[in-house]
Amino acid sequence: MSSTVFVVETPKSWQAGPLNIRPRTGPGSDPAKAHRERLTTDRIVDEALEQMREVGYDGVTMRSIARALDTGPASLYAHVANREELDQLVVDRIASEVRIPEPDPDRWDEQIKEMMRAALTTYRAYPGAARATMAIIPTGYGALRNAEGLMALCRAGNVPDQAAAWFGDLISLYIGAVAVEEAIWSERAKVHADADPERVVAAVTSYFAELPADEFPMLSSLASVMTAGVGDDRFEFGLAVLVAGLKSYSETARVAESEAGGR
Amino acid sequence: MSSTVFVVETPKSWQAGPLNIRPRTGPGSDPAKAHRERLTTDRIVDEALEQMREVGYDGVTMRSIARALDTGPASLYAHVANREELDQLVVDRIASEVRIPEPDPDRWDEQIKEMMRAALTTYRAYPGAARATMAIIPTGYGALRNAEGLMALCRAGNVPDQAAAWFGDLISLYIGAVAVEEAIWSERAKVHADADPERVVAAVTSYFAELPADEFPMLSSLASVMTAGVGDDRFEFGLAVLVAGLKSYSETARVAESEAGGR
DNA sequence: ACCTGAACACCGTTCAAGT
DNA sequence: ACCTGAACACCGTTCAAGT
Repeated sequence: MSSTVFVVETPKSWQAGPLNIRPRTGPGSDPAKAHRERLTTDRIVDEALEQMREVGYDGVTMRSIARALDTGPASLYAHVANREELDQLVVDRIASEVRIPEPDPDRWDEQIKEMMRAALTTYRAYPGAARATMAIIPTGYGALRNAEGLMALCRAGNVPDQAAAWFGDLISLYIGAVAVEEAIWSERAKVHADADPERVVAAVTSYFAELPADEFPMLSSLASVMTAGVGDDRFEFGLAVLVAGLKSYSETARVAESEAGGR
Repeated sequence: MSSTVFVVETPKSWQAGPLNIRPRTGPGSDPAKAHRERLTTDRIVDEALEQMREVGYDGVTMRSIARALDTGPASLYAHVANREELDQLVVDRIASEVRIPEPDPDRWDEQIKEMMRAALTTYRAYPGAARATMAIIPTGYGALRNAEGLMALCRAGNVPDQAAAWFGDLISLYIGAVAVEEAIWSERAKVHADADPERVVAAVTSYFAELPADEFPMLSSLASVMTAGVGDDRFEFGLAVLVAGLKSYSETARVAESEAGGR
């Protein structure tokens, strides 16, 4: 019966608003002297997010956050139950950044794409945060807000409620996965300093090209096709496929179709 | 120039074949006396996979694998470069389990779905292995084999090569994400012993139902719709959307469409 | 109520030394 | 070439004690 199963528990950061990264120094002009700012859940989430941007998911630890906040790791546990809850809060902060459009029946499909682009953009600003999505089930305020917004857009497009609900799940999984994949590449680029994106793509392309042609006839002959569109083209294709697939569930499409078939 | 950037390096387990989990005891009848079997990359991967099934991704460590193999953690590093490479090998073993159908132009779309169902089924057999996918870019033999097979199916469906290539990326991200999400639920079910799936769904449903109706009119009124289809219905919907979206790129569909429009 | 130091029970990885 | 013990530099989390 207890709702702790879902680790939702309406966190205090619900009212948090925009990402609002504050400067690291204390309130006074002498940061060494000024007694440290009081610890809050928000400050912990801010710091986690900031570090995920700088060093990726694996680089952020309870201890690294505590260090930056000039305290010990144990102190964090007064505001955050554990690492999993912190991941929840981080993901929810990112979800909260996505602007939710007023549904317009004439361009509901394009509005869905806009929401998705906005979500990916925010993830891109904080590589590393994406991995946090994969460690939790997003059920915080921001995630619910987005789900509500998406449902409303789908209804504007005459998509049946069940399809809309499942579509929300589908698309948020897709965006999370894309963000994680991009984060892996960007972390790898940091390690291998020689890896400017262009060179990497070229190298992967020739890796495909050199696969044994008898076993991999398509991959080897289509090497450049396989690695094309690392940037937005690939993602735009994904959006297009998903939204096109969703439209096949739209009631208006169904009606038009059955009319065409019926005569 | 060095291909180490991609951590592919044609692992010895290429020929590995089926999952082939062997019994834990040594070759002799007295496991304590029999000198330990020689360590191999395959045995390490087997053990990692087995543990991922039993205890999930986080429970599997270099040390836990070494312990089960009756040796110290340092010994593993003679056969596996690091944890990331091990994850690569684990994922690739799973990818290798997927049967690749002979393309049939009459049911290429259904064949794609069959491949995807098979992939998810294998992930489900090893919850935890899914999280490994999210830590790497799959480029091993098994993953390439699947990509090649998918490209062939797409060609049988007259899907342009570029669309096919991107679709392969899209669908493998989706399946990985679904598998990860399912693994999270199943791990959570293990911790909260009270959580048989039915109760959990009921609890989540009432969580949605009790959301403030003014802020979440759709989520609160559609609670049971939001949580419906936790099993295969949801996944089948995803497959249907993706394949329907893909078909809108098929040349034959395009021709039929332009013919209909052109007259 | 919030914060702290110190400790517990772990990690991945390296490295000199053995066979 | 393969394996080992011991060590290094970390983890998340707990807990009694302080304010």
